Amino acid sequence: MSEIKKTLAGIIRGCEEILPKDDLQQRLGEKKVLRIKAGFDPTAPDLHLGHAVLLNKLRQFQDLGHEVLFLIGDFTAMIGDPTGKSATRKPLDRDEVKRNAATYEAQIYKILDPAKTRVVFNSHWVDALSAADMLQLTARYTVARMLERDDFHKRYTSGQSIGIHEFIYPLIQGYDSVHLKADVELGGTDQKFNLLVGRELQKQFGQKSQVVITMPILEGLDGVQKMSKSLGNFIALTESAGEMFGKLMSISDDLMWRYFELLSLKPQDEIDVLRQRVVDGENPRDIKFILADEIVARLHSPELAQQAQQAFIARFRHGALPTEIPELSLSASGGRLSLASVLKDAGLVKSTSEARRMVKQGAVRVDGERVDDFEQLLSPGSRTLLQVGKRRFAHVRID
RNA sequence: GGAGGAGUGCCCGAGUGGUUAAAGGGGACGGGCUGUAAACCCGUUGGCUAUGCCUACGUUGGUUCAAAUCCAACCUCCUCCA
Repeated sequence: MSEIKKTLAGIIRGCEEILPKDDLQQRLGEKKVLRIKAGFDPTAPDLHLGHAVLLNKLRQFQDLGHEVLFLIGDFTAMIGDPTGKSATRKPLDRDEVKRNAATYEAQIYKILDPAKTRVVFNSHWVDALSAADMLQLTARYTVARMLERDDFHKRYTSGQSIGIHEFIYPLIQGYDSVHLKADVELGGTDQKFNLLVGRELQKQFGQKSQVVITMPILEGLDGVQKMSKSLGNFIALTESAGEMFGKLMSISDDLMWRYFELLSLKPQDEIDVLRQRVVDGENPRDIKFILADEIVARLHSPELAQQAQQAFIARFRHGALPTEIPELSLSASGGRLSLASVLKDAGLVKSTSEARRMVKQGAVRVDGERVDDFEQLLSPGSRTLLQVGKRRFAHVRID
């Protein structure tokens, strides 16, 4: 296998689609630094493992010597992106966008090589467009072609609303590629349409069309829906090693293979070996340790990954308490406090009603003992270990 | 601008005057079983100073002993016509 073929194979691994593949091969063969673009909406402060799929691929390009243009869609984020039937999402203001963008920069270097990364904001050039420029841009595309996009089509035919600005969105994203003269643009499969608009616009502006690479969408911890902040099924890049490890261990065995495929940097044949070990009867849990260890090691450090694994085993196999239990003190100004209100004030439950329910369901332990009376009083001066369910712990001292 | 339809809890969705804190499903959470996996079984799923009180069915106001249900205005969305 020639050098270039080998390089190409490495790039292809884990990708959903590369359009057109020949073009990519040719550009990789030109021995010049390619401009690899990927855009992110700073709509939330945290990046998660779903983003890591894309970042890993970008990193791969960097390791081949290419330059990554990490585009923060601060302009597009402010347009807002009303999805489905839910009420119009409130557009983010500039400050919020700026704050989120700043946290992105801190997070992406857990994976990307700073020396080969250029962070750019699309407001820099989109703000400069006049109304006339914008009109010209919109004239380059038709409503019918917009409705080719699957989600637009679905919403249109099922009678859900589509804002005009949502049509502008792909156009701006495509224009970004024109402005940056991107050679390659990466995105999730859901971005395919937008990425192709970039190709089209570049052609119209007399440029060579970018190669489009789509990456599979990573399922969240539930294994069904895509990983996203709003669904709460995510692992953030900034999470502690312990939490990250635990969350990875909680995914289903089926999902584990998906995570191996999309998040692990192990070569495919190594993953196949792991699969075979499970087929041969090894406990999938132990294979999951390998996955969790690799990811935590990369995002934190090998040492922390080892510690996380030890803590995990101690805790769940030997029933030890978690290593970090929040410590807090409450004041009982009027004397003693009822268990229900302490649980609420300690943040272990959202309301006293929930506290009562939890106690009724046998979820609450005080100093390790299951309790069934939510009105029981806790006396001042005592330091009590409270537990709700398997995961929520707190040491509470009442003054 | 005209005609018609719709807005219910985290989501979907039933409910057209009173046993409705609102069926059913999904999700989530808790318990059991486990490997903090899946599957499965059981339960919970508005709040509170708690056997009672308060708040909730787009918004506001009205009819009524009683409204998610009836009336009026308004807001939002959708469809068709222009």
